Amino acid sequence: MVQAQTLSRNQQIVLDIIEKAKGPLKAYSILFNVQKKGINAPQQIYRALDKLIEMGKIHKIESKNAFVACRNSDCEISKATAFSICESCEMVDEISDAKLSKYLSSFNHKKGMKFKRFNLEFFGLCKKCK
Amino acid sequence: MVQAQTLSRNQQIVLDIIEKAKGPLKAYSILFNVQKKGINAPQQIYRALDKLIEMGKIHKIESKNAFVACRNSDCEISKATAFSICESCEMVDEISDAKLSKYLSSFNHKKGMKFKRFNLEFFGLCKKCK
DNA sequence: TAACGTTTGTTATAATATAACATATTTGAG
DNA sequence: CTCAAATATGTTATATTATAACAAACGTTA
Ligand SMILES: [Zn+2]
Ligand SMILES: [Zn+2]
Ligand SMILES: [Zn+2]
Ligand SMILES: [Zn+2]
Repeated sequence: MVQAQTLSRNQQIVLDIIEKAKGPLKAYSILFNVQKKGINAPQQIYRALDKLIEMGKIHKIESKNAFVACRNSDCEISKATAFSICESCEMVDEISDAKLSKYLSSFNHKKGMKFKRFNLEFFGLCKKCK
Repeated sequence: MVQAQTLSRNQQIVLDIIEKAKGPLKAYSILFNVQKKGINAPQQIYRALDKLIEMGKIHKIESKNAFVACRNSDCEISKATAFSICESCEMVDEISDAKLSKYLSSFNHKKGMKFKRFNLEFFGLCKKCK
């Protein structure tokens, strides 16, 4: 079972950094940023990241191997994620669109596979970079 | 401009391996499989992979850091990809669904971003593993 | 308190990917 | 054809991302 609310020390430290960041953060960049707080090893970062993902507090942007805070309170614990990603400035924005989410959650593959989860990444140029 | 048809030697070798495979292949597993053909270094694999992706001959499964052959002749040069992925047996199947593709290709983000490309990964259990 | 699950700390290593540079091959404009 | 440009190759080294394995501490709660 996944913790409901309380975060452990390291989990809180990692989450704080990710939430404060303006864009996606990479694991080792998080590591370098928390060495002053006594976290020294990648394992400590990756363990915190894993738990935070399970809890739906953060998401991994697979195409970038980077992590963002969930800005979407009704995001169903990372079961249905969608992002828009700027190919120029690296900006990532979590898409919260009920229709899209419903459409994809009820999508059924012809070959009889029932999906439990999806992740969708859109790429383009953001307003600034256009 | 991207090559239309002809593949270079290394590109052909790498593509052959990926097309023959039953599931997604990782870069280093490709490397180990082609060392008898005189390819010795990761660079040679990654360069071939990059070109094959540009050409739309293969796709990268981002959540697995692995590569599959495109089975979808009308797949618009990797601009609109969707996959179903079994969480148990690792099977990957490229989804070719005109409606889904159209729906996502015409999806417009509220925040004014126009998308050039998307990648969608569905996760679940395939028929065998269910 | 005793037992259990979870978190932490730590060292080492595995797996994935790119940099940089030299050479070779292919292609196409003139 | 010929030379220049673009593309592809070979090679060594290194950067980046992620996990294994083990020991110790902490926080339940029965
Ligand atoms: Zn979310
Ligand atoms: Zn941008
Ligand atoms: Zn395809
Ligand atoms: Zn399966």
